[in-house]
Order: sequence, then structure tokens, then C-alpha cells
Amino acid sequence: MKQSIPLPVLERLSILYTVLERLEKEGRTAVSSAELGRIMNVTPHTIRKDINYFGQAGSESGYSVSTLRNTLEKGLRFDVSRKACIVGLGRMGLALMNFSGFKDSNIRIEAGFDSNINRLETLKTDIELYPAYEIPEVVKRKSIELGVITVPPEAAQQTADKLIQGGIKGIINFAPVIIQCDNPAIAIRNFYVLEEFRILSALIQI
Amino acid sequence: MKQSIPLPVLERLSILYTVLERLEKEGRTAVSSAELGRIMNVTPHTIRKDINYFGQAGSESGYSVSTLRNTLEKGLRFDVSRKACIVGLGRMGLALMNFSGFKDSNIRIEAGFDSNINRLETLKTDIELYPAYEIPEVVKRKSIELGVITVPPEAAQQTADKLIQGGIKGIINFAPVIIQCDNPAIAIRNFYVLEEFRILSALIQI
DNA sequence: TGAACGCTGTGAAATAATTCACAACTTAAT
DNA sequence: ATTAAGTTGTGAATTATTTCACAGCGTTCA
Repeated sequence: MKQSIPLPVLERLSILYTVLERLEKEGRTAVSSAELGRIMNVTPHTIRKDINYFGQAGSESGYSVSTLRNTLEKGLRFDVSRKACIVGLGRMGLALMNFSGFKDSNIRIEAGFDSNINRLETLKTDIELYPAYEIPEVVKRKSIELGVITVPPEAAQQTADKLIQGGIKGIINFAPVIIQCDNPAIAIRNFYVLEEFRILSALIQI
Repeated sequence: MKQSIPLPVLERLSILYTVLERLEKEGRTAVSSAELGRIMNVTPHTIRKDINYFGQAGSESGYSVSTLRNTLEKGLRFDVSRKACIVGLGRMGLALMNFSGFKDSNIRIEAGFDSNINRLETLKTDIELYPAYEIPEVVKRKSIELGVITVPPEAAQQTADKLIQGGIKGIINFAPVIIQCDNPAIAIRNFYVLEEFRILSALIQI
């Protein structure tokens, strides 16, 4: 990686990777920046600039689907397997735990946590479940790198603190709270459900 | 609204609104851009610039929490109630349908759709459920403005097409697919679960 | 009374991201 | 052979966004 990739670029490249996976599955071998642009609703220039963060990757007859997918996989380290855990086994947490998209990815859900011990006992799943107070210990012992927060807002910050205590490297937060974390090496991505509805509300015509 | 608000600003303002709701609930009456900046992890300048899209809103002793919340509510039209529907009643769809955050918001989930008729019958919920082929009719009849797509990827585009046919104004898409829509007035927000994990993978140190 | 501090609002500057334009090359077709 | 069409890679230009710097006002405290 020549240098740190801007976040907007990283976000697009990540989607591009998924697009390439699909094209490859469909048997496509070559694709141009123009076509990728149409698929992704961005200009071909953006596609090319984005890809060029990994140096030359195409030829005068476009990009090879498999080669490009491979370049992205290596460049973005999608080839390394990552262990993840989910804290908060409500409906959202369970939905994520059962998310089928992980199947042929390198993301492995290795543990689920909840503060309600009764809930832990009634759930039936292949994934190991633990009470919330064991987060730091389990995260550390199993070298879990990614954590998902799907707890009520009041518990979100303390959940993050426990994950961080265990040495977590990245967090996906679904609670409507801005997680405070002074360690800049820990990446945090937020998804605020209600905010998305509100943003749409503001965007659409009256 | 003096003019179209840039999307990054809109996204921050939407979060700011949630922050203000919390501060108000906690009994806080005044707050400065410096404090809001700390809470939201942005610079005070950004806070002030963002707020200024609605003209002057503060005084020399900071912002009034309730006044500012009100200004945003009016400016972003969070005060108008919006009807929404969810298509795809798998785990994710059901989790969103039961999301408690809608309670004191102006978002009303007015319908759920699924292509599996059996599933519709076994689900027990207060929200009206319909088979997927009725999407255009129901959306039109009930004047539903917002649609959530939580169907498998193969069905995502045709689901979007049906919503659009019914006159939907905004879409939140959870399927790992880039929805094609030639009407620029229809707003689309995507949330790609696996992408979020992959972005974290790329962001964190090896 | 007045000095010091803290605040917002905002034009200007700086930075970041996107888009453009075109050289250089390949392929296909005539 | 030659022309035409299509492609990438990339420096430059443009546009968008964020940050800075400070005027101007109010409040507090000496």
C-alpha cells in the first residue's frame, strides 16, 4: 500500500470488491472502468483513480475481473481472516450473528455476549456465548479483533470500554451513541438506524 | 433552508439532533460548540458552520439546547411524520420492525412485506403484513414514503422497482447490491453489513 | 469602570476529493 | 496498411469540505 487510502476511496473499493465477486461468479472475465462506473453509479475516472492506489492493475483492454479482485484482496488484506464478536443479543444482535453473508468471507463470529444470563441459556446457536462481564477476558484469550455493539444506548459506552480493555481493534456500533475512545488506532464505524430514516426525511421533497 | 445542505453536513446535523435530544432529557439548557465538538469528535468550527446553515441560532453564551433542537427539527423537517415500510421479514427485517428507537420519533412503520406467504401468517405483530406482490398498491394507497429493503440480494433490485412503482421517496437498502434507479429525486441510503467488517479489516493494523 | 474571558458567526485559507483531459497503447475492422 | 474506437494511467484543474482567524458581543470578576 503506497500510503494511507482515503476513507471514501476505501469504502468504494470495498463495494467494488463485492461487485467483482459477483461478476466473477457470473463468469465475466473482463470489465472496463466505464462499466464498473455504471454499476456503482460513479464516474469511470473515480473507478480508475481508486484502483490506482494499488498501482497499475488494468490493460488497454480493461481490467481482468479475477486479477483485479485479487489485487484488491491483497491490497486491502481481505485475505486475512478476522475474528469478531457481537455484544447484545437482542433482535439486531441475533440477526447479525446469523447473517449469511459471512459464509464465504473471512469474518468469523467467534463469540456472543449479553448481560442477561437467562437469555444466554435459552438461545440455541453454534456460537459460544458468554456473560457481558467476561468480554475483556474472552476477547483477549481468543484474540478477537472486531466487536459489534448492539446493546441499549445506556450500555454502549461501557461495552466499548470492555471491548477496548480486551484489546479490540475495530468496532461497529449500532447504538445511538457516539463512542468515546482516545486510542486513534481503534477504528470505529457507526450505524445509526433512526438517523438513516431522518436523513432520508430531510433529503426527500416535502 | 437557504440552499441544499451538503450530505456530510446533513449527516452530522442528524447526529447532533440526537445528541441534543439526550442533553435536553438530561436537563441541560445551554451548550457550547466546543462541548458539542468534544461529544461528537469534530472541531467546534465544524459544529458552528454546520449549525449556520440555518442562520443564526446561538448567542454569545452558547446555544440553548431546546432552541437549537427546535431549529434543527424545523430546518430538517424532522417534525413531519413519515410513513415507512419494510420489505423482507427475515431476522434483519424483523429486528428493524421492532426497533424501539422509532417510539418517540416521527417515523411510523406502516407495513411489512414478504414474498413467503406462510411466513406472513406465522408472524404475530401489530403491523399490517402483505405479500410482496402487493407492494406497489399498498405503498401508493397508504402514501408510504420510505422503504427498507432487507431481502436476499437476488430480490433487491426488483423489490426496489416495486417500491418505486408505488411512488416511494426514499430507500434504505441492506442487501449487498447497488440499487439502480434513474429517478434522482428518490434518495437511497445503503448499509452493507459485510462491507463494514471489511472496511474495519482494512483500517486496523495487521 | 474596565479588563479578561468565552462565545458565536463568517470570510478567507487550507485541505481533500473528484473530475477532466489527454498521452499512450490495443484491438478490430475496413 | 490504416483508420476508428476503446482502454488505462495520471498530472492538472476544479469543486467540495474543513479548518482557521478574528471581529464583535456579553458576562464575570476585580
